[in-house]
Amino acid sequence: MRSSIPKRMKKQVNKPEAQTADLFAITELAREFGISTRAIRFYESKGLIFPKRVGGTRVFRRRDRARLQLILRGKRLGFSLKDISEYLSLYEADNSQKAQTEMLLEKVNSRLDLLRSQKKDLETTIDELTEIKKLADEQLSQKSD
Amino acid sequence: MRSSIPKRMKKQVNKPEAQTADLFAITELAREFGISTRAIRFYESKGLIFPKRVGGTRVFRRRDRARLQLILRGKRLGFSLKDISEYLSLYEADNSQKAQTEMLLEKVNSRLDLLRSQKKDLETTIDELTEIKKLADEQLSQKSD
DNA sequence: CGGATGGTTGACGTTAACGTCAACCATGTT
DNA sequence: AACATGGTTGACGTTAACGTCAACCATCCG
Repeated sequence: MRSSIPKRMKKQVNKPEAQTADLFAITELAREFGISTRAIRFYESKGLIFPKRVGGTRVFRRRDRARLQLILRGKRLGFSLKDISEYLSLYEADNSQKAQTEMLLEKVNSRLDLLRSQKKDLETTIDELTEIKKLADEQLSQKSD
Repeated sequence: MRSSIPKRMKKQVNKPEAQTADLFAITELAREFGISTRAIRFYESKGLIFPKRVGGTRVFRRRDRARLQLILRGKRLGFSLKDISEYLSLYEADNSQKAQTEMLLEKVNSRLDLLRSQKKDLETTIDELTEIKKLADEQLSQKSD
């Protein structure tokens, strides 16, 4: 932190970030979401996201960023990238043809079934842990003060 | 299906299964839960279960079976075996000493936080899919009959 | 001009969670 | 006695989801 040289007011010449707030670099997103750039590239290689390219460089728009968020949420829920890929496709469905819409509806329904049963599992797990917590709490308040 | 030979009433001589309904063989459990025996042995090798041994053969009691169920539920929720291992330890806690109970309580609480945030994620996912479903439903009922 | 910075594509390494043999043993049935 | 059945322990193979590293390119900056 040398402060002898006359500072030209924070320098701030050409920071590549925060240009438009509509476009993002790969490292920006990586930092924002706490993942590696490698992971992001990997998701692209698996067809989960398709950012624009400027020259060779990836440029992420808001929708690319949004998809990335969906991916990470899916991961937190324990889904595989393959699962997540199918899940993402439900968001960009083609409603122009009846058959397509019916297909979509079926997929959405079966996915909802899965999620609801997962929710059941989650709730009973929470209940059980809450019970354990209760017992521990009692144990502490009862015996020694 | 040769039925010419006199059948001795279903044979039923010495089926090793369903002896006590309190003890189970590895293949029984594997079939019951739709997993492989290899998986079960793997869980044991990782210290998640410890069935008794009769000679070399594994014998599962009801509590071993119960633990196995907990493991599988954990897997459905997307947890790693390591996570599940820690989770299982919460069930067999030692409440004899205050310090131990306090430790347990902290672990239970942080685990509960995690589960609750996962539940949030799950609910918003369900909501979003429900919305998609609604749109698809409307699309179908509206246009073509 | 010479770094420093940030991006790129391979390509190989790694960890988790098993699958898949092979080789073996014990027991009951034919 | 011979075999079918069900169990055991290695040991190696496999897939997913990245980590890590090398070699390279473009740009900015003092």
